[in-house]
Amino acid sequence: MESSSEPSWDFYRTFLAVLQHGSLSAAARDLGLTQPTVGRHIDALEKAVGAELFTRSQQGLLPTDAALALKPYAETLASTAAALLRAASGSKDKVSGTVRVSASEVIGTEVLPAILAELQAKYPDLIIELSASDAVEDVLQREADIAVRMVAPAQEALLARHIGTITLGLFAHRSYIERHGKPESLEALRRHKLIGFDRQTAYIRMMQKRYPMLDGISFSFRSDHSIALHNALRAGIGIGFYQIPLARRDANLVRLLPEIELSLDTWIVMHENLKTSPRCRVTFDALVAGLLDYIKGNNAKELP
Amino acid sequence: MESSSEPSWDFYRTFLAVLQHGSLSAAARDLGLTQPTVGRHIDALEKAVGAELFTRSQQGLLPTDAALALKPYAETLASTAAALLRAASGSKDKVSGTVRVSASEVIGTEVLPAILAELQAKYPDLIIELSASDAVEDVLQREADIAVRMVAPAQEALLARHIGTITLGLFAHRSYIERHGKPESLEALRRHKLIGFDRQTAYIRMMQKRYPMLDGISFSFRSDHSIALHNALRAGIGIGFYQIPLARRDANLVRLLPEIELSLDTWIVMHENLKTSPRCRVTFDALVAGLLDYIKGNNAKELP
DNA sequence: ACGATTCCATACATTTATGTATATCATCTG
DNA sequence: CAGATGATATACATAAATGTATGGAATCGT
Repeated sequence: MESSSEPSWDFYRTFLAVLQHGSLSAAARDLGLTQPTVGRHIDALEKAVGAELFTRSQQGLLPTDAALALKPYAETLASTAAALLRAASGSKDKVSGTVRVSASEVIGTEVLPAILAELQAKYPDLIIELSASDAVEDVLQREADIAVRMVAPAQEALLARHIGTITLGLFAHRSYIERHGKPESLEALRRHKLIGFDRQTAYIRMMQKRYPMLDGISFSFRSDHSIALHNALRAGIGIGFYQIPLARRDANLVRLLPEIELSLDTWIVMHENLKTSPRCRVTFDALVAGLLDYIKGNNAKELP
Repeated sequence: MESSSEPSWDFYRTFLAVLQHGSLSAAARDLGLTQPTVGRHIDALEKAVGAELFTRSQQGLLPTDAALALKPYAETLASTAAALLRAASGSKDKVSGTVRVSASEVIGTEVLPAILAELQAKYPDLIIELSASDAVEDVLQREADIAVRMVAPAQEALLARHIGTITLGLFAHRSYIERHGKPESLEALRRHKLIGFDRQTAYIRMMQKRYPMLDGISFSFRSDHSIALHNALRAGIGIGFYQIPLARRDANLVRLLPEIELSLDTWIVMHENLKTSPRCRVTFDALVAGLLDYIKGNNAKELP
């Protein structure tokens, strides 16, 4: 009797899986269902909304415009459902359950593990999900419970804590300096191997704004993957921006042209509703303390 | 095989219905299911999240703290699912389908019907859902597609259009003046029958800020229902604030103490993603035009 | 060119979820 | 205090959704 009334919400989940995986079969595998079931869900949903969602073809389905228009809604449903389960996973006043933390690749891979490991040791029942990605996950939409952000949060209903400013400078590995020498001026940079971002990111925009004379500079190594850039720099491939607190950990990294610096304003953001949840509260506090330490350079602790 | 994996999303819908209606039976009626089914959904969800959600008692269930913590998530799911259906209801380039408009009680009942009726006449396939309530519905969370707001929208991802300022003045019905005379000063107001809000609303806060001498004034007629206040004023019960553009429609309403006025900044807000949707686009535009007219006083048209 | 793989569609069997009917208890009402 | 009402829980029958097995058609790789 669903026909005239609202369709099953499970259809939305199936719909999203098909959209994400591009085929009924792949979606079925992901969902733990079978391909005929997934096909039936899509059929039923198409009938319910009165529009064709996919043009059936072998080797995969092609989403229609209607389907693409519905995708963001289905994604919100999925992230909300996931957040609900996370919220349910913790008991009322014990620190337990899952908390999902989102941060940039660099912070997430280089800085947070040490902080979160310590937290995990203190609360063994706490399960931490770390999403290290430069794609922003939305805290309002509950894609993450807590996020480390480099932009000031403009939205309401968010609990935000300003940590301070992470400063970036130009660095190179000692081995690079030995081979190519130190650039002593901004102009001299043009004759060096530079490591930079592939896409137009916040870094690049900020750099062009503050140092317009560098506009049109050419990078000899690019990647849209921050860690790849870091590793390239540490391997002596060239000169690039590096977080100063992070550089303190590696004595082989040499600061160049110290008059050049970029700063990243750092915030920790959490949905207001979560402030009563113990597991989110302690994680939030641990992140605040840990990142403050990191910025101030008191970050002796590293991962073994 | 749902047991170890994610629970059915339908359980969330059932869960929310039980929360809202307070009993399995009432929820079942609302959902078009039966009471045993609803009970089984709750059982299954409790097992899935590993927490008791309701303390079973005859004459109704009592939600546990865990259930209350999950409620906002379930509500988001419900409004998102509803928004998805609305988005699906319109074809790609025809103006059809459902659009949900939210506005304050006064605007929603006195001003919008005329505007929306005209729009409806122009696009017969457009179905308009009007929520007239002073409780703010969240446009970001898709509780409404378009909202008329009296506060500047701070959030990102919103398409906002500033309409202008609606001015409120003190008014009374002619019959009241004939019986009680005109107050000629602010002080004289204290000897009159005043009509005002029950709760601490934006109006009251604004009034106390601009006219502190009125602090502690006592109302002889209060209600938290704006329309009841309007009707009371029009019935000659007393003096109260009334939107000036609205008062132009009723020759029997007399402006008092014209030096006193409050202003409401008015915005029309829509989620950015909806700007490509024809039905939302035309509704947005019609609201903008209609409310601009209203503010400027060119609102000759009224409902028959 | 040909087998392997992957895809969707369909027919049939089975499991699962739902509805019906009924029992039991509490509360409200006259 | 008795009867009506409305609540949950359980047993059983039924309807519905899912899984299994299979066929046909396209693509990929050797």
